[in-house]
Amino acid sequence: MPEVTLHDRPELPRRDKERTRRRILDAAGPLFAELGYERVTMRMIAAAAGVNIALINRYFGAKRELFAQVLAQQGRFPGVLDGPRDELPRRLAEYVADRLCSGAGSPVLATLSRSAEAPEIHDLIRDRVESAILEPLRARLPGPDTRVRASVATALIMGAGTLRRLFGPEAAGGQDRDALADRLTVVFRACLS
Amino acid sequence: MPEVTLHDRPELPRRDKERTRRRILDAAGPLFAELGYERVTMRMIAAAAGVNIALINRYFGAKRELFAQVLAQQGRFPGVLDGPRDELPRRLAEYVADRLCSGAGSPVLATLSRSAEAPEIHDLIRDRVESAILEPLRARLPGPDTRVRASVATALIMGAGTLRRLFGPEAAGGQDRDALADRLTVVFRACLS
DNA sequence: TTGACGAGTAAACAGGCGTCTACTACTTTT
DNA sequence: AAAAGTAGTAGACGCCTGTTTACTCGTCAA
Repeated sequence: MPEVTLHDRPELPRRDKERTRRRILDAAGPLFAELGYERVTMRMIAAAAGVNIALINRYFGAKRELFAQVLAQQGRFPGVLDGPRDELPRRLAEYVADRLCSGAGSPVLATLSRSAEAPEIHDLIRDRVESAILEPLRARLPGPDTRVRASVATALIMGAGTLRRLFGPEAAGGQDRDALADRLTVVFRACLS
Repeated sequence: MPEVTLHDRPELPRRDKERTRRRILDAAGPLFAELGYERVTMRMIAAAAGVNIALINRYFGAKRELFAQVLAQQGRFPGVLDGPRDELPRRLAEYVADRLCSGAGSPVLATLSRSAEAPEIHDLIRDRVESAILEPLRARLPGPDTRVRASVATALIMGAGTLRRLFGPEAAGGQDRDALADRLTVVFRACLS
């Protein structure tokens, strides 16, 4: 496979610092989400971005820093945390059910879950799980012990991702999305309230 | 660091095929449990076993095969699955609570959970999660949809391990072991019955 | 005592990784 | 038009990985 260079795409402006930076960031995001930090190589990112590999470290310093910036630009999960409080268990249940049935899901969670075992970025992952999942969830809970209840819910959410990756569509155990969501709603209610 | 060899331990019989094999297996088990498949190197295993690195592939063929044999000799989690059926949620809750509070837990689960993202052994992990956790759990559940209910419980169990690894002792959210176990019992009851 | 077998060893193999250096060539300033 | 600055490039760096080859030498049978 020949090296990919910016000059292979002559229709674009050939020297644009900010644009190149964005291309790298945009290429790295989905790769990290799909494969996890360790299984994404600098050469993969360079190829996906259509950029010379040396430019990645030129703009981001190191792989770890690029990953940090990818995390920083990702939001929380949209549409799940926002909405009426009493329907939060239901929304979480539907999110996890979708995840188990179809493998869909926000890139945030995929990135975090798949990269959780890499010691090099342990602190980045921990802080991001805290700020993107645990803390927003906790803030929406009534009553005492909000932290531990949010933790249990978080464990379930992340574990569901692992299970889906292991078993594929069969992770849902043959149930359809709605039945599964009903069942999960009960479970989330049990740990959130 | 000098290469470790069997001859450094002259008190042992110097040429014992079966004994050497066991040494490798016994050294590899805890390493895989603690670090996961990918982060354990052949050289680590050789050093821990006090054995020349070439002997590992001589006796096991490849790293993957060694890992398969480590999995094969590990049991299920002891003391959790066995016992009265109606106390199963309680026992699971106490197991997960211990895991979150003290980081303790059976090497089976640690090995599986920490190695789940390695594509090279994906099938081994899947089959082992199935045979060591999912299926025994399912078999102990009454009523319909046993598979999906066991899956949800499994997701929670594995997710708790991930959370513990990320947050350390703080994963328990400041709650003591018994209070956490009480809370988790409710959750496990919600997904198991 | 001699021969063969095989457990154990040292060293290297090929390939992949993140990173870095020296260079080219385009663009802008003077 | 010449000079300066910088985006982009090619290639190599050192390190680590799992695996393999060629060899030594202890052990046991004839």
